Amino acid sequence: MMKNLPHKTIERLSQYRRALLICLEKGQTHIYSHEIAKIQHITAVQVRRDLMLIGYTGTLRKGYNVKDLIDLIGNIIDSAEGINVAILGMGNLGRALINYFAGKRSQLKIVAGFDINPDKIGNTMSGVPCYSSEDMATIIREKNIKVGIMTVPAEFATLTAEQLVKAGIRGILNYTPKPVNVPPNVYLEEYDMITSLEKVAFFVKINDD
Amino acid sequence: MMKNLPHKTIERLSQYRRALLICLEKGQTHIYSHEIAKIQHITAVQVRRDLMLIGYTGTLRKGYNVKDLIDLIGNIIDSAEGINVAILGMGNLGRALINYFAGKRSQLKIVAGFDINPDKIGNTMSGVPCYSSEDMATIIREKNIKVGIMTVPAEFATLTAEQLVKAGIRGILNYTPKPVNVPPNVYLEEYDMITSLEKVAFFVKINDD
DNA sequence: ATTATAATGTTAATATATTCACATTTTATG
DNA sequence: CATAAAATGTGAATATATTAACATTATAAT
Repeated sequence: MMKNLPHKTIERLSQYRRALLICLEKGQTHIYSHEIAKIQHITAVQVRRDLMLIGYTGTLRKGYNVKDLIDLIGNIIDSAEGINVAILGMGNLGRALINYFAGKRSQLKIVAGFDINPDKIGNTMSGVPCYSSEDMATIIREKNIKVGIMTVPAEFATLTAEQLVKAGIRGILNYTPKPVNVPPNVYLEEYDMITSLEKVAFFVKINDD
Repeated sequence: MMKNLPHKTIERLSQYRRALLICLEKGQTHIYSHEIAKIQHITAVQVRRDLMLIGYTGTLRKGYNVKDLIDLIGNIIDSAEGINVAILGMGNLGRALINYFAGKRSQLKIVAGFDINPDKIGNTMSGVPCYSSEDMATIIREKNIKVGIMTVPAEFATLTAEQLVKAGIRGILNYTPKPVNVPPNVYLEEYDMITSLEKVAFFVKINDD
């Protein structure tokens, strides 16, 4: 069910939910498609189309019920049991991610960090224990970790991905600038910050002419 | 010239170049479309199509000249004078980005960081001086900074974007989870790490069934 | 020399994503 | 009570992105 949602819709649903949670905190009970759209810099039609795809129906003239919509999005993108996540590489980027998540209750839990630096191993950072990379396979199985976020230096990317795959990881989010290869049963998402910056620079350049 | 390249092509060109630079270091002089494709997890046709769009022609049977292609991609996506970049928020994420770029010579230069923490202001991190956010407008003009990377906490996102716009920034890369608004003459790219993680988790979930 | 192979370049086809256009309907207003 | 306004939901149209199919050709092998 809901397996055929476009990738872009999945991303937007996640973002809608985040915006909706803020609205909920403010006590707002209903919201219009064009309000959501404005926040996300997209069109109202796009929002309505996405909601149509997940089968949510708003009330004419009042818009969408904030709470109901949050719940429905949760039903679709969250998994009931929750998913445990590991950070590979407890450098600046790894710690930044941990802090992003710290406090935010969510069905996604960062339950372990890994590093090769002996000074870090054994410590806890923002509530996340740091283990030796050598123990990766053991800990990943013990703690039922399904997703790994790679924040290691580029030169360790290939090795780390291999270790994760061997340990039975189900999804990898690769933040190193080095693309990695995984078998088809592992979902891989790669994001490259340098590329994003070069893209911004490119559009700045061509806007100048 | 080359203004009509698809966004996705721009991103891939940046990635091709990075892969090509590694090949060049290894002493490889030529490369086939399917080799580039394999590295980037895409098809060879996609690579050839992108290169067609930028008007690059390989040699049949030998493939593409690594050095020439690097230069051509540079001509297209780089700007001749170079572009100065600032990091807004010298926390973990900001420092991670600085370290990513440290050493890599590039036409993109991170020339300033900004923060509100007095302990950081006045210091230099990996060669990047940290200034007070209050001096943002002055420094941005003085140093001819065109692009800002936002790595501040979400609650400062709106304010920081406003300050950047007022200071005359031309492009913003927003890494906070809070979408911001900018006038149409400022290029805005937003990336949300939580969304990416939720997306990975979603596809892990649906692959489990 | 001829032939087979394996690469590029590109048109056409397809797939994915977004937007337009509008029927429908609730609510507010005169 | 009739009308106008403003919202949703969605089929159709368009735009963007990817892939298929194949003509072309340099090179290597026989």
